[in-house]
Formats: sequence, C-alpha cells, structure tokens
Amino acid sequence: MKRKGGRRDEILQIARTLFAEKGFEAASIREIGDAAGILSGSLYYHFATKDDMLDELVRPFVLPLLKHYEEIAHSDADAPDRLRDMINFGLQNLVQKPDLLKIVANDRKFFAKSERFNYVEEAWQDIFQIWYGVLQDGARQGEFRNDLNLHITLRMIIELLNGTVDWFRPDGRFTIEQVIETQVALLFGGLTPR
Amino acid sequence: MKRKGGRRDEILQIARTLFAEKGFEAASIREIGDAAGILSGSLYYHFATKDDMLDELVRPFVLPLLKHYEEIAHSDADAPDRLRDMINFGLQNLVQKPDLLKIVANDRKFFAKSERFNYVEEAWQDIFQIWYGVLQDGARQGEFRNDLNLHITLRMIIELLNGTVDWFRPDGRFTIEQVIETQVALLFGGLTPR
DNA sequence: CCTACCGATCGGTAGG
DNA sequence: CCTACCGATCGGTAGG
Repeated sequence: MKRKGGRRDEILQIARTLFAEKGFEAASIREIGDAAGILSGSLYYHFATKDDMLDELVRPFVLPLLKHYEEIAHSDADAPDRLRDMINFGLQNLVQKPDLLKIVANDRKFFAKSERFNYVEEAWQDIFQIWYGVLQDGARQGEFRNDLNLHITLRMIIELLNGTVDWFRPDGRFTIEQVIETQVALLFGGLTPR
Repeated sequence: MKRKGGRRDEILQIARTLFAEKGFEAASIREIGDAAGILSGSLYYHFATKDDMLDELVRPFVLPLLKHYEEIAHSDADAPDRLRDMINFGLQNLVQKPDLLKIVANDRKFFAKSERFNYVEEAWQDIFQIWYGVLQDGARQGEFRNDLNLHITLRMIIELLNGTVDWFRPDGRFTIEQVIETQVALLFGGLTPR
C-alpha cells in the first residue's frame, strides 16, 4: 500500500533530472515519458499537468531552504560566523540536491512570470533579505568593512553561490570543501596579501 | 544606396532585444515579426534562417571582445592593474552592449551544443585562460595571495561579472562606477577590515 | 497505462 | 514584403 506511489515517484525523479539539465520549459513531456519508458500521454495518469510535476518537486525544497537560512541567521553567533555558516550550508546543499538548486536558480525568470510559482521568487527575496541582514550586522559591529555598498556586495555573494551551481561537479577536480574554503577565504580576505 | 540595409538592420536590432530578453530559443520569429510590424514569414526575405540572425549579431561582438581582453592582459602593467582593467572593461562593456553580453552569457548552453556556434564557447574558454594567466602572474609575483586555488578563484570572478548582467540596470539605483568600485574593493580587499 | 487524437505554436517555404 | 501554406513539436485529453 505504501508502494502505490513508487512508479509515480520514479517519474518525478526523472522529471527532476531533465528539468535541471535543460530547464523546465525546454524539457518536454515526451522526453520525460521516453526516459520513463512510457508514452507522454500516460504521464497524465499520474499528474494533472506539467506544472504540477514542477510544483511537487520545488515546493518541498524551497520552503525548508528558506527556513534553514533563517535559523542560521538568527543564531547568536557573530556576523562572520553566521556568514560562513550560510555559505557552508548553501554549498553543501548544492552537493546534496544539485538538481533542485539548479532548477530554482536557473529558471528564476520562469518562476517570476508565473503566478502559480511566485512563491519561489518570493522565497529568493526573503533569502536575500536574510543575507543582507547578516552583512548589515557585520558592518555595524565593525566585523566587516564599512566602506562597501552592501546591496552590491550582497548581489556579488548571491551570484557567487548560485553561479557555482553551473560548474561544480561532485566527481570533478575539486571537492566541495575546497570550493567552500576558497570562496570563504577570498570573500573574507580578498586577493591582496595581508 | 547605403540605406539599402536600413530595414534589415532595424529588424536585427529588434531581434537582439528579444534574444537578450527571453533567450534565443524562447524568442520566436513571430514575436520578432510582430515587433517589427511584419509577418514572420517576411523575415525570410531579409534573413535565410533564425540562426543567421543570431550569428550576425554575435560574431562581430565576440571576436573583438576576446581581442580586447588579450590586449589588456598583454600590457606591461602589473597583475593587479591588469585585473582591475579587465574588470573595468568587462563592466563598462556590460553598460554599452548589455543585450549582446546577456545573449552570450545566458545562452551558453545553446552555443555549446550547436556546432555552428561553437566559436562562442571557444571564445569564452580563451577569455577564461586570459584571466587565469593574470591571476597566476599575480600569485607568482606575490601581488596576490598564494594560498588560494586559482581555478576556483577564476570561476568566482567570472560568475561575478557574468552574473552582473542579470541584475544591473543603467537606470537603477547604482551607477556602473559604484558597481566597479565595490567589486574591485571586495575582490582585492575582502570583507574583513584591515 | 496505451490508442488515437486535439488545437496551438514552432521555424521555414513557394509563389507572387 | 504578403498570402497561404508545410511538417514537426508542444502540452494535454477522451475513451478504453
């Protein structure tokens, strides 16, 4: 009885892979069907629409993501430690759920223009606010430099993390730990030797 | 006689806008026709294929771009100055030709998979190599820290610049000079006060 | 889950 | 540059 949704879940995971690879709109239901060994029309026995498949994948990913960032940001560590923790979490999350992060990061235009998926863009905005708060705290406490435009700095950090989605491969030359170390070192210390 | 291509060029500039806005594949020839006040079929009086339109836009943009980076990289300034110049050029270029940079940065997947447009991805690879050389020079000369993984650092810098394409607006809150200043300051000096 | 479709849209074309 | 199309592909459906 628990196994009833087994096939359904298999299809959903196949869709996840294709959405991440080609983008949601570019991935066709015929490709999903082919990969699942099924006719495209038969997908509609399991799911009402293509959008439903996306929603079922993305919703349970985005909301906990936001919640986790909130938890880190509201801990009582100092701003540099919280920033480190957020970078660490963001990149570890990339390794654990690369497909979902790719979808959510690369299809932002689609989510933003779709009423149904507005919550994804809203979650991004919330996450940005959380990062911004940490930057602001650090600048006020003198833990970060106060001569930087924080909005631009925030954009830079976000691009940095979301951009990593498109080149990092777990089986590649670098471990995620190396990437985290380099990104934290560069972000905190800069290129110039001290 | 010189005005013969006037209409043709108008259409090309309309296509440029739409390719940048929606991505090359998502922008349809019907949208281009509509925006030009023409039927989609009539576009083929001016251009043989949709790919031709893209090629005519992208080729004369990409090759000089690569050449310009090469010139900066081969100047006899020290590595930090060359890096500054490259960032400066990259961001000024973003202001002057935002559409073309968006196309070339955002449709990389398409260019990479298309044989005809391989030269775009190759130009990116060449540009990355140029940046990498400057980073390497600086690290060897002791002008940059030597404890950073340069490959990962390079990725970070590229993402930083290409990511700016998606949020910077010339009519927005920040001037490009502010963005350049912040990016250079953060990249060279880091978040931690000295 | 298959058979057999649907209307809409895609890039592109022949003939004027 | 328009008229009037083409075959291919899209997301989705009725009936079994």
